[in-house]
Amino acid sequence: MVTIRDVAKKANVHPSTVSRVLSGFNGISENTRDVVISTAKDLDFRPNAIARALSTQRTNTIGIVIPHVYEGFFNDNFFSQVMRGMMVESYVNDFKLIICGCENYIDEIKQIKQIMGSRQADGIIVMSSRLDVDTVEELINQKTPFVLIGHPIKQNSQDVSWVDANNNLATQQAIEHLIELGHRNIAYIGGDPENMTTQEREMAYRDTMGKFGLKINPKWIDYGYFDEPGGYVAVGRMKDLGADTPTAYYAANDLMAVGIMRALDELGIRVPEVVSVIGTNNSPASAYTSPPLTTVQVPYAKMASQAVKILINRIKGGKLGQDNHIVDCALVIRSSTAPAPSGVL
Amino acid sequence: MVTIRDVAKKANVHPSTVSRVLSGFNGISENTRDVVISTAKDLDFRPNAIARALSTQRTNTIGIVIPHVYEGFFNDNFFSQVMRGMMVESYVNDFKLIICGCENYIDEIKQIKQIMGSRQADGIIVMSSRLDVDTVEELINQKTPFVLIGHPIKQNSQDVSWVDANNNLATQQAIEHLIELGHRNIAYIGGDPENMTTQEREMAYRDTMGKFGLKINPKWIDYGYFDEPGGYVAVGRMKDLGADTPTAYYAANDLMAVGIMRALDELGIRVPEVVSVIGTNNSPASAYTSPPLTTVQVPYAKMASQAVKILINRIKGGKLGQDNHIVDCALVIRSSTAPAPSGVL
DNA sequence: ATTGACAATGCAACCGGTTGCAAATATAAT
DNA sequence: ATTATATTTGCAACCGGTTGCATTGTCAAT
Repeated sequence: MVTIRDVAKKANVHPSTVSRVLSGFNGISENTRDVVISTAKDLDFRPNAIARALSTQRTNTIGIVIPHVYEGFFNDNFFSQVMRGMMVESYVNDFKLIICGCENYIDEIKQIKQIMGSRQADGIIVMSSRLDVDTVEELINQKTPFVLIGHPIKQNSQDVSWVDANNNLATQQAIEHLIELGHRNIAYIGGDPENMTTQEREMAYRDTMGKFGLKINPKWIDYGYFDEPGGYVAVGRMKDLGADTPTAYYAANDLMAVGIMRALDELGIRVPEVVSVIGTNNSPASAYTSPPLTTVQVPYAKMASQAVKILINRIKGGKLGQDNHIVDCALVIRSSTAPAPSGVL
Repeated sequence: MVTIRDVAKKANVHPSTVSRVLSGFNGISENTRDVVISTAKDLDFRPNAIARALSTQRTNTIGIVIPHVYEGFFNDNFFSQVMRGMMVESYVNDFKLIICGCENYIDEIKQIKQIMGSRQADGIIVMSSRLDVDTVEELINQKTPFVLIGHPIKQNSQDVSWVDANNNLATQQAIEHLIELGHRNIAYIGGDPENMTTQEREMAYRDTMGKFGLKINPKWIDYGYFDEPGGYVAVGRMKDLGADTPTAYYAANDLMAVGIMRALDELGIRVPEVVSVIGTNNSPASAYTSPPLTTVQVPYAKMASQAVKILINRIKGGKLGQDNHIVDCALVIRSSTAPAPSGVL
């Protein structure tokens, strides 16, 4: 392996000079600069990023911890899109991503500590906002630069930067769309109940229903854990509520919406003529289900790239303090929603 | 930041002793070991992975380069599943993943060189086997430990380890399934024509058709670039071939199969009563399309984890030389395939 | 010719671990 | 008690860059 000293020797200069030339320091004569650059090229010198990192205390790397045990995590559009956003943005900033898995949300904290403690990353992006584990608190204590995709539980978290979807508005749009279509019995199928997003959307669902003076039957609320079977099962739980049987479902992701449609199909209940369904995430397949799914498009890739941007800024010592972004979602109306049937169910 | 020397000082031993204790060296008295461990714990000492890497020339990290510009790449199940497999396997081996993007397949080589040249990874997993770029040749020249997901173009590549799906058999199963159902006009919609898998499956398609004495109309072969619209468009190109109009389509991924079904639906052609469709990858949504898609399940997660296993073995200097694995795929028969209509189309 | 100011380069320490070898200490053998 | 051997620990160099400070060289001003 060719080192900076090899280059120095061949170019008849001191290693420090080589270092300065290659890191763009401008107090070097044009002559030596040229010599150094050409011999470096000759020798195919590639600076050792590890050595540099040790010396500068900067890795140009962003850490990510992924709960690899939740299979569903990989089935949802969320994962791919977040990965894409992070990758694109870190690429243009010449950062790398370092990724490791974790077995649960406690382990996630352990892994974050491990990555940051061992200085393998300059900062971290955390993509699981949960109620049961206070990752944020831990991160603040670690004095680690970090950005959330999602937002902290405690509203008073100073100095925490995050990027989140406007779940409130998104949910409101979805529910209002259903209400405008004449639906009154609207069910909400969340993901994991400990998940912030699940909670937030549930809240917005309650608010919107309330705003229109619609009473919610508690049985209309269920949690499908972001999985197709979760949606399927939920329908079974609320299909026999008589006059209170839902005529519309709003699901926290498309996979669950698909599960809901499958269950309805098996019951011989037509979508959207009899029951309407709205999903979330605008996953690639959602346009091609039968019927094509009305869904809420959440710009995860954009959110992720924004988060990376903020994080890099923090790492580079740019703008500190809070830097929060709420991005809007868009209701994509397809054919799984239609006016509520006028007669009794 | 607490270093090994801090621990050493507090424990009244030499830094090297601390190092030995913490890296599990067993020539240390039980007494000192206990002291060192407890003071390390007291000080919340976390070894600096960068320093260790510099010293040992081992990062315990695997590199991956992902063509982040191809949006479709993130829409297919392939990406998520490969990521999952790599993550799980590297987790259990206490390896991390370092990921960077690239803008095309030339850039991919550049990025690989960059990661390896700068010693940020001990080895690399390459997941794009292509005809237009000889990544393998480059990697061999770099003397970088690597494993392919896919397989090298040149059959004579010695010492190259890889894991691939049995595309041959998979295709054969799919085509034979269609033939058994009475189909004779079977179309093949590949992905990117420069993609190895596309080529290989095309070959197997031709072979299988030949084996059954079926002549192929050249118009039955098209490339949909793994995207839904690609499948959609392909149908348009072969829908008016008279007696040669396909009664069955075999697509190299599910997204294209969905596109095919959408096109057929728009043409008022019923699936599977009139035309059968087979996809590939058994993506999460494929079970829930309408009709549910018959597809070929390719165990990408398993392949990826196998690849990681082999790579780590190589890195650790275990088994060298070739280490190739071909994993079988399974035809998942759902409802998008049915006997060919007996009459004329 | 001398001094001052500034540009260009070298020197050496440092980042935080690891490891071959030597030294010190403990244990066993004679 | 003495020597041989094994065990435990310390020493110092090393991994490959970076960077504050010192030194040398250059040129202008006095």
